[in-house]
Formats: sequence, structure tokens, C-alpha cells
Amino acid sequence: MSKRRTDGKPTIADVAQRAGVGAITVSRALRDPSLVSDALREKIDAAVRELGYVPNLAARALASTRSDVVGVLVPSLTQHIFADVLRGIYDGIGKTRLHIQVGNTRYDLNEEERLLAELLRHKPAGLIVSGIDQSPTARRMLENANCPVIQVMDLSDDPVNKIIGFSHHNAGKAMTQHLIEVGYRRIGFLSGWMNSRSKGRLSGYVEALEEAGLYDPQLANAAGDLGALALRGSWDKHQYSTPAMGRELLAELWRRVPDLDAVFCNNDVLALGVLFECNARGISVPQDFGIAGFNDEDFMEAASPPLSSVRTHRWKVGHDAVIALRRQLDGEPDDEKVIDVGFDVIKRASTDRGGVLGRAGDANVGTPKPMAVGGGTV
Amino acid sequence: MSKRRTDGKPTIADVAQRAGVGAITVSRALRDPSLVSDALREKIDAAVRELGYVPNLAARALASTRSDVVGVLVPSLTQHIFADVLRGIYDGIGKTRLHIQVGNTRYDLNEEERLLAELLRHKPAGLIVSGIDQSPTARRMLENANCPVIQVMDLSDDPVNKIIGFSHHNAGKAMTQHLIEVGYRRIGFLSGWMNSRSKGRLSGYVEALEEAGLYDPQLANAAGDLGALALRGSWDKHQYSTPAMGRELLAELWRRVPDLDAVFCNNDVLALGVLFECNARGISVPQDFGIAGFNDEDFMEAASPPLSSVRTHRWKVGHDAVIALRRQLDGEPDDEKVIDVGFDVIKRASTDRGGVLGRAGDANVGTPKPMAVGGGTV
DNA sequence: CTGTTAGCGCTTTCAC
DNA sequence: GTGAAAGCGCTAACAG
Repeated sequence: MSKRRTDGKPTIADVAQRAGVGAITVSRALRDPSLVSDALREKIDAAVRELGYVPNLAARALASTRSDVVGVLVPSLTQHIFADVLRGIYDGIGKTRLHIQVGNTRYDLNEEERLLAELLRHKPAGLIVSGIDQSPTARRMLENANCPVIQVMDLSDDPVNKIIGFSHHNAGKAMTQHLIEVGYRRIGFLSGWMNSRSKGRLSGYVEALEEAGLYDPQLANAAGDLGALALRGSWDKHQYSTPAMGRELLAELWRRVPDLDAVFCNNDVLALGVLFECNARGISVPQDFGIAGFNDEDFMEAASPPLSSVRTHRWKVGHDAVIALRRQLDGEPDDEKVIDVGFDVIKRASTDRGGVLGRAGDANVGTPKPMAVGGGTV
Repeated sequence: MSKRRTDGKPTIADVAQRAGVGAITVSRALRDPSLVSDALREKIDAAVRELGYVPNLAARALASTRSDVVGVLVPSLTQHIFADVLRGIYDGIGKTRLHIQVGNTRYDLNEEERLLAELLRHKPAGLIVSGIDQSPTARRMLENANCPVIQVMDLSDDPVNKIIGFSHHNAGKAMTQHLIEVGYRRIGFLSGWMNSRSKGRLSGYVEALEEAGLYDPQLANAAGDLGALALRGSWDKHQYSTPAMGRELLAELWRRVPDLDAVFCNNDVLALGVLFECNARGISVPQDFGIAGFNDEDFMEAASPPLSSVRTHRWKVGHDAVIALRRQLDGEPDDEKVIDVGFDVIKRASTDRGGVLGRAGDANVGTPKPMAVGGGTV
């Protein structure tokens, strides 16, 4: 009775024996075929095929003290925005040997620490984390991670290593300025759960109003504790928004600020709810009320009327993060610590109070490719 | 000069030495504290803390010939439905030692094979894969995976190991029957990209129409090649639906079938687009036209009018899959090979042609908790 | 309950 | 360009 505790699968030694070479040659042929002569490489490839050899990644990771795992920490799996970032990440990984391991922090700093600790046990090849508000402990872990760390979806003067994102403050400010420009005067800010990026948007909103002399503490206060209201409600466990929440928040805000004439929603899902609420109340958008969202998800353009939003480049952020990571892993220089991918204010009918677009209904402003849908009535 | 190629981090031997015990005792204390006496355990815990010891998972995986990785294969990251399944999976994993590694197959059988092969190199503790239409090769890989395999989001008589989902055929049939019951007669089926589960829904739709004597090959054909139309368009690269696509598909279907009086949409996103298109054309829902979707995402209930849909239990499917996996890993018996989690037809105003709900606008049918939103006009 | 020994399968080091 | 030997850090298998 042997003491071997193998699972019977062929090992690199089996391949080596069959190919009549040393194990290390097989190892090299597998990792970088150019390191091995053509003749041997062919023999090895044949042996691999005949044996159905599958490399054991744990052994590789142990021997080389580094794995092919890229750890990704996102605060939410449900929000479309992070799904897009993830898609960019996966697309950036492509068919490389790298593997993604996603952790869902749920906007919980303790959970983030725990997940980070778990990830570090894998000796990851790289880490991609959302935002900049890690706990001091987490920050230290990232700094000692011994691998490239990319922060995404925000900006900071002091990234752990590299950060790719955009200014939420500027984005919030820009959309608010648009609302002011087209003539709205009592502009509310609608938000449920507030994370640090939402707060950036809010501060941009406040700044734009202040600069225009339209700042009203009452309105700002109302905006401020609507988040608290959201948390008090049935959404206390959800850290994501729903259209139903948008409807309810709008109703509440209207109660507090009866002369409200527009809202800037912290995200598109809330904006959709606001549109539904306006529909239900028979309020015409944009004439009587302006609606703007944030992120520019697919449905914003297709809504009736099309909804204005701030387009953010989530896919690109995820994709570029991986590209940067791979560059660093390949030892290429990468000195740009802070990458600002920007944003675009997409002006559509829902904020076209000035009538720049005419009152034709579904026209789009600022959208590169207007849809080809059948207009008019049947 | 030492030959060690360690990265300097403390190992289990360091902890053992510091605690004055054998390495194996530390190993045991870490994996299952109950295997070690209190006295030693405390010493070990202290040593771990003082050294900042972090176990090396690669070494563990190598020595034990099994990892803590649970491989998950989904066809899409963008579709809300799979985000929900993933959330269920993450919630099921909780704070166990298990790790999720997600692969995005993009509905591509070759890519699925490739990702599966990659996953298998990790000697995963378990696998969760979407659906039942794997390639023969992939199927064989799953059968030889040497770990529990759970298929999700569909049903089959012959699962690799265990399957958790529901009947798409029955779900499609049930919703179509509802549309027939409330009086619609020319019911279209709207779909973009068709996967095997969509086809199940379509077959249920066809069967319901046939049984009611409402089957019209013209209508069915129109439904059938709308998918092709969708693929011809600008969406050829996307395997997900958008509301804009819903609008365009509806316009096309209407052109072909002028007396269409309702559509059953393959998913909610298309249904939302259909609602927008009706809004834009001034068509009243449900009086002139009925709309039903599939999955019952958040926005369906909040829409104006609220949209009927088939509620599917995505979170539960993901969650139960992990629970089953953990049970199997713990060696507990689990003989139920096929778990049907069912579905619910949620009847809302968008299909209330019969006026069962009255014409009050936003009432919900079949929804447990109607929202508390301000109705009427301002 | 605890320890010793011998691997797990691969890659690093260094020599040829 | 190729190989032999020596680990990587941990745990299964026995003992005690």
C-alpha cells in the first residue's frame, strides 16, 4: 500500500517521462514555448495531449510564490454600474492566464477588510478595489499586498498605487449647472443610500446651486436627510435603489418643497421612478418638471421622454484597470498614478425646458446615435 | 547566501516554533479549533496574532489536493437576472472559507469549455453552472470534475449531479394563458437574443395559444425571426436586451401584425421599452394593448401602469445551490437531484384588460405588498 | 490530543 | 537549451 495521496491525475513528471525529457523542460515549454527547442516542444505537446495533462495551479502558485488570481472588490453586485465595471474587467482579462476572484463588500468596511484578508491568502497577482474610502487597516493591507493595486471609479491625490475614475463632484456639478442653464430654479437632489461617491455628487450639486445664487438650505437639508428617510423605510437592508424608491422619495420631497421644479437623481433607477411618478400624476416632463439621472444606463435614452443623465465610463474603467495591471505585471513602466476618464452630460428631452429641442417628444440631445424608432401614433 | 525563495512572510513553522508546538497542531487549530486543547489553542492564537501570520492557500490546496474555490459559470454579467443569482450565491457562501471564482461564458459554448478547463486546474471544491446546454466535452469535464456540480436556472431529467431551477416552458405557458384569460387574442412574443431558456418560454407561449385555438403561424413566425432581426441590428455583439430594442422590436412586430393586441416579452427590459413605445404613440395600456414581461425586476411594479411579469426566484436559486454544495461538501446526504423552485405569474395593471382591478391606474394585482405612493394628480 | 515523517506538483537555483 | 536537486508551505498518514 503506497502512501501517495495523489488524486491519480497525471503530473508534470508523467509528461516528462513520456516525452523523454526533464520535468523542468515541460514546465518551461508550458509557460513559454520559446524557451524550448522545437523538437522537444512537439514531443511535450504530444505527451500532454495523450495524457490529458492539466497543470495543478496550486503547485505552481506554491512554487512560484504568486498566483494568477486578480482580486476584485466591489460594493455591490446588483447595481448595473458595477456589473459594467466587472464586464470591463473580464473583457480586459480576455484569454490571459489571469483569473478573477470577486468579493462583494456591500459597502461594509469590515467586510471589505475580511475579504481583502481572504484574497491576500491567495498571494494575488493584482488587486482592483472600488473607491478610496478603505479603512486604515485595509489601506495598510493594500500597501503591503506585494502586488499592483488599482483603485477604480473615483479619483484621489494619494492612490495606493494607481487610480482610474472620474470626479463625482465635478459630474454632479456639471449636471446641476445644465439644469440651471435650461431654466430650472428649484432643483432637488434625490438619493437613497449615500456612499462616498454619492456625497461627491451631492457636493457638486450644492456648489453649482451656490454659485448660481440658488442655494436654499431648506432644499439642501431636504436632500440631505432624504437618504436617512430612505434608510428608515423598507429599504434599510438594500443598498441599492429601485424605481419604487424614486417614486416615494419624490413624493416626500414634493411634500417638503412644493415649488420643486426639477430633480437631479443620484442614479438612473431613481430617475426612472421619478418619471413614472410624474406619469401617474399627469405632470408633463420637461415642461412642468425636469428630471436628470446619473450613469446613463440603457433605458434613459429609450424612455418617453428620453431622460438626461451623466454618462460614466464604467466599462472603460474596468477595462483600463486590467490593462494597467497587466502592464505592471509585465514589468512595463506605468507612472501615471491618476487617470481621469471623465464623464459626459447627456442632455435629453427630460430637461429640455427651454425648448431647444422643440416639443417634438422623443428627440435626443447630445446623444451620438439617435435611435431609429417609429415615432408618431399608430 | 541562503537558497530560500520565500517572500519573507511567516509560515506555519514560525507560528509553531513561537507557540512551542508542532506545525501540524497549528494547522489543526486553524482549520478546526476543537481538535486542539484550549491551552495550546490560546498559545497558537497569540503567536498567529503576534506574527501576523497569513495561511498560504496554495500550499494548503497542494497538500490537501483540493481548494476552497467554487467555480461559477454564468452566461452574462450584465443581465440583472444573473446578478441576482450571483448575489444569492455570495449570500450562501457567507463567511465560510469558500471563495467564488466567476467565469463569464457569454453564451459561447467554446468559451464555456475554456473557462471550465481553467477552473478545473484549481481543483475546485464545487462548481455551479448555468443551464443544461453544455457541449458534450464540457459535460464530460463536469462529470469528471471530482467535485459537486450544481446546474442552475433550468430543469432537466438528467442533471450532471443536481439541478435547481424552474420550467421555462411552463412559465411561458402560464403567462400566455393569463393574457388569453383577460381577453387578449392577438398576442405576440417579443425577444431579442434567444438562448435555450428563451426557447423554452417561447414553446410554452406557442402551446398556450394552440390550446386556446389562437395559434397563428404568421404570428409565431413573426415572433420567431424577430430574434434574427435583433441580431441583424446594432445588437449583434450584445447578448442582452435594452429598452430601445424593445421599442424597435415592437414597431417591427406591429408592422407585420397590425392587429396585435398584446405582447409577452422575453424579459422585463424589453417590456419596459414596449411601455415607452406605447407612451410615445399615445396607446393606452392595458385597454388598447397588453404588456407582460419576464423575471419581475424591481421596475415592473413601479411602472405606470405597473407591468405584469413572471416572478422568478433567482436569488433563491443561487442561494440554494450553494447550500446544497456545502451540504455535499460536509458529506451530508442529498438525494434530490432535481429541485423545482417554481415561478409566480404577477398580474398587474398592464394586462388588466378585463378591468378586474378597475381603471384606477396604478393598482397592483397579485403583488403581496402594494406600494404606498401618492396617487392622483398634484 | 499531539508530533514526526513524508510527501502534494511545480519551479527556482545553479550547473552543464 | 537542458537537467538535477532542493525547496515552496502545508497537511495526510500514521504513530504515540
